[in-house]
Amino acid sequence: MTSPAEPTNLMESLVSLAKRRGFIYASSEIYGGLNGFFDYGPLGVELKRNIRDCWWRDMVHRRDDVVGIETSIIMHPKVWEASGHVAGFSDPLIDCKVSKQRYRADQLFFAPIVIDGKTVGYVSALESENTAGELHELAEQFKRKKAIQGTLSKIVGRLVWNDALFGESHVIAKDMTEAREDEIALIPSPATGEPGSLTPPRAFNMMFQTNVGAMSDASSVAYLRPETAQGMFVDFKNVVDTTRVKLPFGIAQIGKSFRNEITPRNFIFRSREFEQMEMEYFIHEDADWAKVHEEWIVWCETWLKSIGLPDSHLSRFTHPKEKLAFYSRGTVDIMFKYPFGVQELWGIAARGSYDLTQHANASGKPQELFDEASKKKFVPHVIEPAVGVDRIFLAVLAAGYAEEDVTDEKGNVEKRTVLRLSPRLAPVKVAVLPLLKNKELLTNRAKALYTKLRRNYAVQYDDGGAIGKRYRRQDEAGTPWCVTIDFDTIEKEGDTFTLRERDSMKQTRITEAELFALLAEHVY
RNA sequence: GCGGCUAUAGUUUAAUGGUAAAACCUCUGCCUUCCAAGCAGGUGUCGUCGGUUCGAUUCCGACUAGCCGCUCCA
Repeated sequence: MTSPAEPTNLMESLVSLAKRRGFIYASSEIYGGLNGFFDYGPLGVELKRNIRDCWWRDMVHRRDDVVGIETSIIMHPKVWEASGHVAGFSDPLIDCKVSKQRYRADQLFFAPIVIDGKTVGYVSALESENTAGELHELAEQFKRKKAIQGTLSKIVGRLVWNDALFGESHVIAKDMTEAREDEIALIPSPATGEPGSLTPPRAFNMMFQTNVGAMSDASSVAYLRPETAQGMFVDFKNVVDTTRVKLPFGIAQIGKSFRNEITPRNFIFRSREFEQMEMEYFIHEDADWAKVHEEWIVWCETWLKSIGLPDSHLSRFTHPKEKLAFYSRGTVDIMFKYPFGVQELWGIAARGSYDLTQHANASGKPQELFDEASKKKFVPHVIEPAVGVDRIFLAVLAAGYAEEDVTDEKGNVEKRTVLRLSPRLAPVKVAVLPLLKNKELLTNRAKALYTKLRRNYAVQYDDGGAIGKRYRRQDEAGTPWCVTIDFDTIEKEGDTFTLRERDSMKQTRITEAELFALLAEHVY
């Protein structure tokens, strides 16, 4: 009998297992490692490849309406200007030197305290539903505390600002990206209420820069792509002109992307070099985008379950309208319950025609299709499911990892570590084990089966140590089945093997033909 | 990047101002008729660089990396 036991610290166990069994190593480990970069070991590279292959087969091969491409990692710098990444893909940050708090400059608001037309100080507050109101309240407190006589100018938000309405007796709340250097010294930290502890905002563009060509001057600056999506937009016309795609259709790509994250965290969850699987699904400008959006969300959820992620760990997060980028019509994230919390796994965004329009404007090349029905040109709209391979990898490990108490016939309880990976993803599909190492009849038959199986599947042959130990070794690698060549195989009729199933540890007898049928059914 | 904690074998952990120990893993051989058996062997620059000291894995500093917060959203 088996009973699940919750590992005391799942993340530590995962990192340890990943290292021990050769799934994931720290990059450049012998030099002390490099923050935010990882290497995939022999088992890891198989698992990762299987994730990619499953996605590619289901997304591209098994659909009529999606084609694949692979675009370069370094693209023309103007791509990133048009996409908004050069200007917008940065987070200006401000530190409070006293409280050690860190704020995003665009979320921290300030306003001068103006009494009878004279600035006597500043107030600050974090962005909220009523930022201007809070600031005004703070300004009034300041006035009372300092016992200053006079008329306090009302502090209002930029959106309600209108000269005709308010005139000069009001001041506008601004965010810290607009603060002058002399103002920053006078603005109090929201943590302490005292001025003088805030640092100027420091821009932090998350794109890695490099130079193309021999000269490294300003004209040669290029970027490592922070997402693969722009490749699909930039090649949109090429794909339309050279293939027979018809709306609605998608362009898919799997590839590495790079972001100079401020804080890589949680193992491979947020790293600086990562792999994305993105698909841009182009639809008519008049199409029911919300319906297509929902269809893709369901497709993604179904796919995640098909590779073995449990329903119980998946959820949806709909981005609130007011937090969306201005071009976005709606974004839904499929969330996964990681050991460190519920985090985004797959973002499905409805991006309108923003990207194609941006590139049409920046390049001067129209990115339009012709509508036969209305005889009009239009820019297609797009639905974008974007997911990280490494995040799926981690989700699959976290969901599949289990430590069980196994009781043997004598009543002894032992711990068994098992990775319940879907047969679709398992790095090794079958392990072929001769019951004993020193009996040639067994090893010869085992080797023959191994040679036959490995033509089609990733298989391992193992004759080291006792049979039970080999079973457990395969459990940790996530191998769904072991076949053991035993004395019944060579002495009894029928040429049958023992099939040992990973999750239940049950054993049945199976013929070679049945084994291949089993694999064909589950490994697809 | 800022603050707190941390760094000893592949993994998990000991001990120590006088050049390190155990278990597991791994490898070799023997043995082994189904769930980490046994026996005999093999495998180690105490994260890096400096400083204090006769002597540093141990004390100090810097760096690097990890964990936790701020931040982030593939």
